Formats: sequence, structure tokens, C-alpha cells
Amino acid sequence: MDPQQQFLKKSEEAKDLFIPHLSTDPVVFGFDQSELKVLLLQMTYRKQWLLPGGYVKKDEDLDAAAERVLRERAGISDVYLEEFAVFGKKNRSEFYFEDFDESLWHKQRFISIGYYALYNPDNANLIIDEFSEKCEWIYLSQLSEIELAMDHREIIEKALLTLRERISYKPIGYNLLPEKFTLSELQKLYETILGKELNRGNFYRKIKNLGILRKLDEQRRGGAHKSPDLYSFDEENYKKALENGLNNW
Amino acid sequence: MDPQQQFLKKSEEAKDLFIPHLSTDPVVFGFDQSELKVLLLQMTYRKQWLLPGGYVKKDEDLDAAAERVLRERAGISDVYLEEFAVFGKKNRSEFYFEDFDESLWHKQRFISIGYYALYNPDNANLIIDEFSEKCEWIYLSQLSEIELAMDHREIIEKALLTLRERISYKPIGYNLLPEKFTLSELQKLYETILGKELNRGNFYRKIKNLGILRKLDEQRRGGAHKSPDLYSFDEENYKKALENGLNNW
DNA sequence: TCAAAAGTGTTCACTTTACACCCATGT
DNA sequence: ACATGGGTGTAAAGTGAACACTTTTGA
Repeated sequence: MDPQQQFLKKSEEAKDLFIPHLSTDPVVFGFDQSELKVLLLQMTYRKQWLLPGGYVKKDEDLDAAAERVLRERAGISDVYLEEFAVFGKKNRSEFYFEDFDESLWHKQRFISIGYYALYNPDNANLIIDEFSEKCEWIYLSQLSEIELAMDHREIIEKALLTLRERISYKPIGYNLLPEKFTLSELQKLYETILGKELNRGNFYRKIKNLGILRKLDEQRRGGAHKSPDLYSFDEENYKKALENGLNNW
Repeated sequence: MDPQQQFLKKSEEAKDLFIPHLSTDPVVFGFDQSELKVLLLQMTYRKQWLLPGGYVKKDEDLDAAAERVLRERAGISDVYLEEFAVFGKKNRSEFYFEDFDESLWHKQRFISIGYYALYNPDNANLIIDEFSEKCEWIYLSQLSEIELAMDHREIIEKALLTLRERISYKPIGYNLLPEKFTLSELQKLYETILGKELNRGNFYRKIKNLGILRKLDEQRRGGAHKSPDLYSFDEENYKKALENGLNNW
């Protein structure tokens, strides 16, 4: 059975299970090599890249749907997920399934709930689902070079802007960094999300004064220079600090 | 025909026109007598109050749906509307139509897109639609005394929090106040949204320095005291100032 | 020995906060 | 007379940005 036929068969089965006209599109961010990247899929019959989105079951919390979709389509679980915007223009998806017959229910107009997810890519054991050919992390800096389906580029950009707005109020660092990290990794993360450079000395003092870090008795080995100290978050203080906002970055 | 039967008839007609499982719930804020109020409806067969929500047509932008619903259900148009959150718990509406037969499509599970709207109540010529008995402004301070349907209390609270977050970046004052207003009315509005008192002198200077106000040659008459000066917004400067954020209130 | 990392000090400019005091004016 | 509004002064405290210097240490 060729991919397109297989897709059609699956499509029929799904029709009654899901809420029509509604999907959820999670933008999964990962931080790595001091750069942000996003998880994207490529379908078997199309060269455009897609967010790992999916439909919501008729009897399923919306948040649960976003979680499930990520698990099924990318093999990712235990992820920090938050809704950030709705994409509801009536013609937003009309060209994506243009090769198919009008009767295909996917051709219906869809409203999409945008979620952003924060994930430490070290933990990822990516899978490729039955509709996809690839499931890969794409660096933000490379996004301009690839083709994205529908309004998915807009969704990613809006997710990034939301991240920037919420950096002082949501556990963004906590969810993107590994358990143990160095101060310059943390600083780099802030710099990427905010899109500007920060002064090292001032950053050091600010973070220190917030009291949200615990310095560990270990160093990261490897470079031709002094081994940087490793830190982890002090979860309790971190949560408390977030309530009032970490800072005015 | 009794109200309930009438409702059922309308319901049947609507079934094919709208996207199932999806609704939009606008929280319309008005400012008046130095207090915030919210527009609510009461249905004919229920004592609980409701947001003036409605369904989205199959071929209609989401934003347009919110606008239309407000027009149809409350007679309000030309309103500043913005999406702020999604309410998607699977059981959020399950008790509202409990008196009806299982076959009623409204009993289906609904996901609701929350919009907030800002409106100067002076302009309002409220109407009452065919499903409602009342359409009224309710002061926030009185909300605790009335019964609200489903999760609509939660939606209102979340809308208010969003307003607070966005007060420096969105034209909130502009849309809530009448054309001409006094400085203390403006200050009172800020105080209500922020939920805290502000120092008059400092407020005066801050607002003045932003250059977003135009002082008019008129005063508001009436009190047993000096007549306060009237102001209006300088639209151009206001917009410019919003881009960088008005302030850190 | 060199490069990156850790840690600290200091200065300047600016903002925020809190309070206080003045005068104006409509009823 | 008096309550409210308009307008300004000011001192204390805090914040942010910039920069520079020191010490540490792994390869």
C-alpha cells in the first residue's frame, strides 16, 4: 500500500474519534550547543516541514491531547506544556491537502491551539510516526532555509515571542536545561531567548542574588581552560521567585 | 411556544451552520463610576448568569465570530477584542444542559476560546437576544453574589489577570474610557485593573511625561469642589508609547 | 602559558517611592 | 469653608549598564 493510500485508510478510522475542525500544534523547544532548536516533522508525501500536531479526542482534556500527540508523533513524554495562542483564520490550512479529494475531512477548516513545550533534548528518544518520514530537531537559525507548511512558521515565531514575555514568570530555564549546567550555559539560554547579549558580571550577580541556584561540588571537564562549576536549580526557591517575577530582562 | 421548545427549534437550525464542540466566550469589560463591570446574560430557563458566548461558523474567522456573537447577543459592535486563553477541560460544560435530552448537541463537550473586550458602556445600547431574559452590566464587586454558569467565573478572573499583564502594552485605557476623561478617572482605572493604589503626584508626572494625553479646554462640572480638567488621548503618541510599553506598573 | 571561568568592586545615570507642600476653585 | 484637583520639590532607595581587575585552573 502506498503512503498516500495508507494515510487515507488511517484518516477514515480517525474521523469519529476526534473533534472535527480542531487541532493542537505543539512547538517543542530544546536547548543545545548554546542554541535553541524546534522539533519538526516531514510527512511522507510532502517536502514541507510540520509541527508535530494532531487532533483532540472527543472525550479528552485539551492539555491531555497536546501531551498525547507529542508522545504519539515524536516519542516525547513528561514535557512542560503551555497553551499560548489560537490560530483561527478560516483559510489557514486550505492549501495543505490540495492534492487530495474534497471529501477528505482533513481538508475542512481547522482551528489550531498553539502550545509551547520545553524539553531537554538529551532526554529525547525520538520516534517517527506512521505519517512521517522524518522527526528532527531544527535549529532556529536554520528555520529560514526550510519550507514550513501552512502558518506553522508564524506559530513558531509567536511561541518564541511568548517565551520571551514569560521568561521571568515561568520555569523556562528549569525545563530547558539539563539537571546540571554551568552559569554560562544559563546565560547563553537567556541571551538566545531574549535575543540580546548580557553582561557576564551583572548576570552572575543577579542570578546569584535570586537564590535560585545550588552550586554543586562538580565541574564540567573538557575544555582547554578552567573547568566551570556545575549548578542545579533550587526548586523551592525557584518557584517562590517566579511568583514575583525573576527580573526585568 | 414555551421558551424551552423555542430553544430546541433554534438549536436544530444551528446544528449544521456551526463548528461543533467549539465556542467563543467574550468577557466584555466596561468602566463606570470608577469601577469595572462585566457584561452578562441570564437565560430564560436558568437563573445562572452567562458570558455572551456563542458558536463559530464553519466558514468564519475566529475573531469575526467573537465580534458577531457580541453583536447578536448583546447589540454591541465596534469593540476592541483580543483572544487571551483557551478553556478545554473535557467536563467543563457537562452540567449546564442537564435538563435536556442527551441528543441535544449543546450537551456535547465544548472547547471555548476566551476573548476579552473593552467597551465604553456609554456607547452601549444593549439588546436582549432570543435565548436570554436579561443582558446587564455587573460590577466586579458584585460578582461574588451571583451564580455563574460552568467555568465562566474562572474565565472572567483569567481575563482580568490578562488585562493586568497587558496594561502597559495594549490600548486598554483608550478603549475603556470615554472620549474625554479626567486624570483621576484614568488613575482610578489603573488602580482597579492593577488592584492597588497609586500615588497621585507620581501618577500625574508619569502620565504627563509619556506625552499620551492632550489637555482639553473643558472641565467636568458638578462636584462641590474645583472642576477637574478634561483630557483625551493623543492617538499617535499613545500608539508609539505602547510599542515600548507604557510603564512598569 | 594561555584561554576561559569565577568572583568582586565601583561608578554613573536614572527611576521609583513616599511624602509634603503649595495654590486654585465650585458649591 | 472645604473638599477636591493641579502642580511641584525633594530625599532615600533601588536598578541597570559598563567596565575593569583579580584569581583559578585544565590542557
